[in-house]
Amino acid sequence: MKLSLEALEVLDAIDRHGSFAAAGEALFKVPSSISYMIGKLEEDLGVTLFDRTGLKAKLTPTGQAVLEDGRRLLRGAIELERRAKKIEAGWESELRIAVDVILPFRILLPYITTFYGENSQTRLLFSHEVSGGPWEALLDGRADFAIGALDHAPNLPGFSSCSIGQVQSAFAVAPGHPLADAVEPLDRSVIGQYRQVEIQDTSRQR
Amino acid sequence: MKLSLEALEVLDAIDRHGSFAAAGEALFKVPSSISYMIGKLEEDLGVTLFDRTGLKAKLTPTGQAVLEDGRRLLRGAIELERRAKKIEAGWESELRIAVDVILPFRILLPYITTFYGENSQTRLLFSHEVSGGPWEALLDGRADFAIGALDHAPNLPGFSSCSIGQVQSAFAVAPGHPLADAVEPLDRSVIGQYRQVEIQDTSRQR
DNA sequence: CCCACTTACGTATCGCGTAATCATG
DNA sequence: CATGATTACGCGATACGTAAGTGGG
Repeated sequence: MKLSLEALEVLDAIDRHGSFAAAGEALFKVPSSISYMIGKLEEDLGVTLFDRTGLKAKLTPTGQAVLEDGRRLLRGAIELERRAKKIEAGWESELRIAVDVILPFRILLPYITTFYGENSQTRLLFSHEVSGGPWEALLDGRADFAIGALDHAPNLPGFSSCSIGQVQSAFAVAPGHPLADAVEPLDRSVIGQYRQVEIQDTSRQR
Repeated sequence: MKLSLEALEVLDAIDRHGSFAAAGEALFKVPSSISYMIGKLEEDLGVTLFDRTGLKAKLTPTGQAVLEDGRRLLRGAIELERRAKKIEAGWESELRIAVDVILPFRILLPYITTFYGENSQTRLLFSHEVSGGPWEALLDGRADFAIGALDHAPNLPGFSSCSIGQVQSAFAVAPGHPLADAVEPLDRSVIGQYRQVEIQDTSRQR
């Protein structure tokens, strides 16, 4: 294994703070140390991560990909630590629940009240997700539990799901939109010919 | 980040070879080095990974969990390296395809022949999966492509899917089985009262 | 009493800091 | 010339090897 999590943390910090120098400051390291780590990482992987022409170093496409994969690895590493301590302690000290924004959150309030009434040991942490978010949260280990995950459940080992109801959606376009005159029922391929915008929670990509 | 991939590799080797000593031999390390690494890992994580009472050290439940999560991380790390080099080179040198065993493989043979006829650069690597395997393979990054993934697709960013057909299944029990006399249609909860055995490809767990 | 793990200790490597150098805008 | 990255070099922590110690079956 020629890859270290520390190097990936450095890479992450560089991207987040915009420069080697700023990353060094954030990590309480001197610039040369950052330069050294990245140089070693590039050597180990046998690829070029930064384009050094210019005042600030800029990520290459390869660097971008390594950064993204690396962040996933780092999240997994943090998750491992968390689970290890959890098992050692023998109980869940917190339960992380991913909720699809399609569900009005107030629906959950009475259940939350009941839960805390019966169990004050475990803290509930809610995250709000859209689209594939709930499943992604489960699979990434960011959540222990999901409510309102749309689509059928992938039959993955370690997960189970059940239906809690149906959601009605209305497909709407402006009167002037070409689809307003299209023959119904609308096929997915027909809709796909026009621009679609998906609202995503951007908190995870800053 | 108090966690190193090297330590996880050591842990993996110990489990695979059965002892600290054997793992050391496999990694070309002396036993004390192995002992040191594990001790440091336990200290870093703040947990106990091995039960030292007895001749050979035995994994604790926590150790077992760290091992499993760690193997996932290691696979991710290898995956990162692979993708980095791939992007650097600028092309896919191989395409890894996960195929559900429910599909007779010979169905794919003509397509494979056609593919190689048009493209001799890219090598096809097939893995055979069952149940949730194809999706797991995609999500773990072990496969670039899946054929015959059952269940509806989780709506995950970065993946898309389409239906290629339907599979008919017949639910069958022995004449003497209690379910043979149950009133139909059988509900999932009724079936769940009896023992079920799922055939899994065990190659990944040795 | 053998085998497996641990501990003690010396050593070499590696990561980091200091400081000087280079490059860019 | 100011800002940011690299290089040279020395120091110290850390991982590993040698060898002795501990303990279970």
